[in-house]
Amino acid sequence: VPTHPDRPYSLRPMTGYTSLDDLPPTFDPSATERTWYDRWTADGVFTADPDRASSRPSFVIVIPPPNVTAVLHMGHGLNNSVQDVLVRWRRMAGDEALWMPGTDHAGIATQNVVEKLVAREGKSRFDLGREAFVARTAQFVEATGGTILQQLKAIGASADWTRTAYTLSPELSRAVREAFVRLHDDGLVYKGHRVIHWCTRCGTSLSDEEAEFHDTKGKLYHLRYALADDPSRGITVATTRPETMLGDVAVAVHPDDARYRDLVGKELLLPLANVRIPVIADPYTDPEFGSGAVKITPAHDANDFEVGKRHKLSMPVVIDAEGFMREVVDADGRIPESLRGLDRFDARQRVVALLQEAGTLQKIDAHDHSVRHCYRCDTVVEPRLSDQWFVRMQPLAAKALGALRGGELRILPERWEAVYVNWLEGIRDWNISRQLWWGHRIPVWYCDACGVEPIVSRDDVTACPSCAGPVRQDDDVLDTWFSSWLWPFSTLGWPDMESRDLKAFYPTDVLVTAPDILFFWVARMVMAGEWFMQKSPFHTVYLHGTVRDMQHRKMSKSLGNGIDPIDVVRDYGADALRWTVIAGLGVGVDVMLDPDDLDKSFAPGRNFCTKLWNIGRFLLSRVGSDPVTPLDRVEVARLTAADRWILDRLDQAVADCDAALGPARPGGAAWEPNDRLRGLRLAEYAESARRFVWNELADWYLESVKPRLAADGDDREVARTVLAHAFDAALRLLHPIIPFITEELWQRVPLPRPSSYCANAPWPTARPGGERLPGGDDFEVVRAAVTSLRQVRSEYNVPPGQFVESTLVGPADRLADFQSLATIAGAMSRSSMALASEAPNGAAAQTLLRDGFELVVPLAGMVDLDKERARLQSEATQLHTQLMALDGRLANEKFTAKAPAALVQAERAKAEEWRERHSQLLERIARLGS
RNA sequence: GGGCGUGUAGCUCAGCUGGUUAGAGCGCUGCUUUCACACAGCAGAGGUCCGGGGUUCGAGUCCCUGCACGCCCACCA
Repeated sequence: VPTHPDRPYSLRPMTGYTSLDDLPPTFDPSATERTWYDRWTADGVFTADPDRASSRPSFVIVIPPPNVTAVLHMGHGLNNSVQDVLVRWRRMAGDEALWMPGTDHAGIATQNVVEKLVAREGKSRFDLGREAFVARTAQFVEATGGTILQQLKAIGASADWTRTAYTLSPELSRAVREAFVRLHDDGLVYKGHRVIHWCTRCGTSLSDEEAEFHDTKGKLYHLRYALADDPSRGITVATTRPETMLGDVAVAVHPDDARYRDLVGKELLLPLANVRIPVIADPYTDPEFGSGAVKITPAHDANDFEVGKRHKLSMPVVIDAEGFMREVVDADGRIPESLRGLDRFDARQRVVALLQEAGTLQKIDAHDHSVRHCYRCDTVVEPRLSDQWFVRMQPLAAKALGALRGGELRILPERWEAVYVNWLEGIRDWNISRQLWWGHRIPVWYCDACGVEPIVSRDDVTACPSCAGPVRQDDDVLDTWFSSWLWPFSTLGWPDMESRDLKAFYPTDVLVTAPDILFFWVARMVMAGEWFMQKSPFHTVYLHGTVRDMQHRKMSKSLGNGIDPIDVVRDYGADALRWTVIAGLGVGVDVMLDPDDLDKSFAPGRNFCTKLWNIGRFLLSRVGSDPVTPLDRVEVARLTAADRWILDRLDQAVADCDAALGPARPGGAAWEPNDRLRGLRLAEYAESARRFVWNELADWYLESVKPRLAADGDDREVARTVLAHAFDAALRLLHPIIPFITEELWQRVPLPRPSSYCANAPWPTARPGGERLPGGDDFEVVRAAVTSLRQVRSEYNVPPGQFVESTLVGPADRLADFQSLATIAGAMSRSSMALASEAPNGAAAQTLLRDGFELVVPLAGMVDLDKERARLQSEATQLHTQLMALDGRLANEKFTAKAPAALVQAERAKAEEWRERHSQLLERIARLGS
């Protein structure tokens, strides 16, 4: 039997031992998972070598770096299981596989955690001072950080830990500075003065993406501002935030709005503040909304800011950085004494009360709108006028769009491509400065003495290049995502273009993540990759679903509906966890798990692992520990029909798994349209492998082979070979999903081993040529016979212990081929199965099988003729109906003319087969009558 | 307001360019503790493929429409 020529076996000494007693009835993950993981890592199985990548393809995945303070949750469990499946698959398939692990310093998130710790000591970060606080944070990260990486090991993640990266490491910090300086040189980094999103709790600005919308039931307050010189006239404006009225500098109406035309240019008296503000005309105003007049507060609303700029209005700031009413800039005594120092929401109540007293408040409507909240602490975001660093995004976005449109990049599931395009087309500049302490400090220095342009530098600046005077560095740090977007190449050594890793492993291959960071991270990585490396950082983005509970709610700490993957690993094993999420993972579909019933949630994984274990336990005990003859040394002629059948099924399973998983990469620089949507169907791959090992190998082949294994002789050796070969291949197919149990079993298969571990054994390949072994189909007759005999037994309630006689009736010239098959079928159905070319006389249950075979079960004294007649009649009727429909179709000239010839051919053959079968059924019914 | 998606077995979902008698897991019913496995085996029940229209020789699959859900984006005063 030819095996794949590229995969010669090298004989290695067997270390396995096998008897049923050696292996307990259920797999004990805790006893073995840790051992195998340690051995894999100790032997460098996960360590990639850039030199080897010159002689074979590389396959690289960079981990979405979890926050350094994170602990593993099911989302990580799912995300990393997917990545590990892909990396293990490609490693076995012969690629130089690298899974780059690491963590993110997570600016705001980590700073918040440490601030809370400090707060417990009754202090704020300002009490400690910047240097001490940063040191404290670094120390905290040092002591507690990276827990999640240890937890990833517990679920079997085959990352290359020798390369573990960290966004705040010196190496990656260097990359961050390089990127900032280069973008500045390219004219894409600039300092802007505008209204940005401000979190009053975190004390920092936020990007658009970090200020999340939440639908809120709010109120719309209608205020009447009277004309300064004629209080009998006025304009009504509507606002959801009355406290900002103190910062109003104008009221805007639409230029074409006839209602207000005569008021434009006149002045209104702003209540409470008692300042005069003009009525202006600006097309920003929507005449249809509210009264058609809008109050303009340039310092506290991004749109109003634009209006203010157009009309050169002043921009008084009346709310401070902590969210309290305070005159910050240009307010000139606008804030009444009674409001000063109030929290913005308390001030809202007070302002409303004051306006009501003043008769200015006309009405309050309920109003549903979306309000931005800080994505880290959920505080309502305050629009705030300030100076921030921005990245001009349009040129970068154009490149990222080009990568997708040119086919260099694909996103699965495909529908996310539209979302990606939509965002990039409407891109806005990215605010990258944060008023935090934990992060990469902005590499910009100022000289207060001579006032030269800000100095942007890769290296620390200690003296002014112009006047040699002292300089001070910008106080702000960069957005966390400004380091993350460099991750696919900063982790490989960039900006050192001669780095071996960078040369060998960039671009990477697949990026695996959830859709919620498509904008935060994925799209920006594409931009950075295209801009700095002139190549998309990966060719495939695989977006998987979210882990949810039974009410479809996202699992979260606050809802208390989470599942701790470590609990699952402890109770059921990492393999059960991995199998459950992978086998249940439709592309882009959410995974539902019940946090209140882990037994049920993880039953698919647990059950399958136990089943596989028992298949292995039994199979290995029967095969024994003596070395098995490799399959390529067995003559084809010695293979039985069952052997041929299972080897064909194995080829099919390998082909199915390959089709579900691949292609691993595009054929050229871009995806071919035909390949673009293919591959990464992990659930389908899992199902193909499961079906082979459980429903084909265990349920049928293993059952059929029991008698052969019990007898001594040459045929026993053939059966051992086929069993060992099929099981070995099955274990390899399954290994990427369930690495531990497959390794444990694979080590005991008494075949010559091509590698130390299943983890780096070659991926199975179908026998070359793709042709099927002759005679493999004969076993299908056995399957049909056994199934039908079991049906008869079940239908007639034949006790399990009762032996049944049966006859397999078939074409005379084929009976010889079925001698041993009939024995097998009998053994599998607790019956004797005689062979005959004519059905014996007498009452019997009869079932038509396939290929002209028929099963006859006399069941002396038990057969109910009426029942049998009804059974056959019902089958005949059903068949007849279908046959009529099929004949109708074949008689339709349009069908025969338009349908593909192969289909018409197949349908004709099917019709003939059905017609034959139908007439046979009628014949049997007639014979029953006699 | 703009864009996208979903609706198939009791539940969660497959069904890839329209073409066998629409599948899987879990759950359910009956039988079996038979010498690998009851986390199992065997047999079985269960589907108007959301409703309506259309295109086609042929529709779960394509188009239109209605209903019901969901997601993303947005300068919702």
